[in-house]
Amino acid sequence: MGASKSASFSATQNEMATLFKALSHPARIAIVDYLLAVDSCICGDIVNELPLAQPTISQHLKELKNANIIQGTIEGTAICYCLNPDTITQIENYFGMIRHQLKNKCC
Amino acid sequence: MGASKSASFSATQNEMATLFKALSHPARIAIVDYLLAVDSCICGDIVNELPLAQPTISQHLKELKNANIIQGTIEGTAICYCLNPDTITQIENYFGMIRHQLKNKCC
DNA sequence: TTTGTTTATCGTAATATTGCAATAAATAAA
DNA sequence: TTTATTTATTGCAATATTACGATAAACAAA
Repeated sequence: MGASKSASFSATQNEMATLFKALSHPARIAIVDYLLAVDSCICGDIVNELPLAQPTISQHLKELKNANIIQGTIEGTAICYCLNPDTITQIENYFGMIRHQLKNKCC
Repeated sequence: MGASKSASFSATQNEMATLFKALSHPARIAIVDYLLAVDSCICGDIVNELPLAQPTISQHLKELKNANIIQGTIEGTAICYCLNPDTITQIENYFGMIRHQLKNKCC
């Protein structure tokens, strides 16, 4: 084998795993950090900011976009990327659920 | 290439990516869900619960343990696993930081 | 010691991810 | 139209992940 048996798990479990996978690479965390640090929205400045080639950045942006962690708005020839607050809220809620269920259940 | 250039990113960025990578597989999300659902702490019951072989579960538990998302306590011949509240808090704080910085910065 | 129970490790095959050069696609400006 | 500028896609090599059978390790109980 080798592929993950995603069909064996619930839709929610697969959905959360997909969100976390999108955040599971330091370059993609760095992109999130950068989008937070800069006031205005960004496009290819990320290429200048991170030590990765343009196709690699484009690929990481695509993964973040597919997971709905970021959004891209076309502005002329450039594309303006920013975080998607709804997805951030969704992940926050997941940990809120964990926190709520976690009361004195530790060993 | 192929390997991730983790040396190019900050310690915090690598640390968060490692945490999310541990949660990036539906089987590991299912393990977290199961640990939350069961009152008492668990060991090999997870093998009976999930549709994966024992070595595969053991490997997933190892990854969750390496990321400090779960803890294992030896109880006789079995090992009792449970979530690590400190790590849950660490991830919650990360999203709290994002939420705090996200004020009207979207495009 | 021998037996059974529980968990970890090894080895290996299948698949997925990462990174980038080359190139294409899209569009603004000249 | 031609030329820049910006982003996406293709193709490929290097590496990592996933899954499991076989087996080992640890230890309680007989």
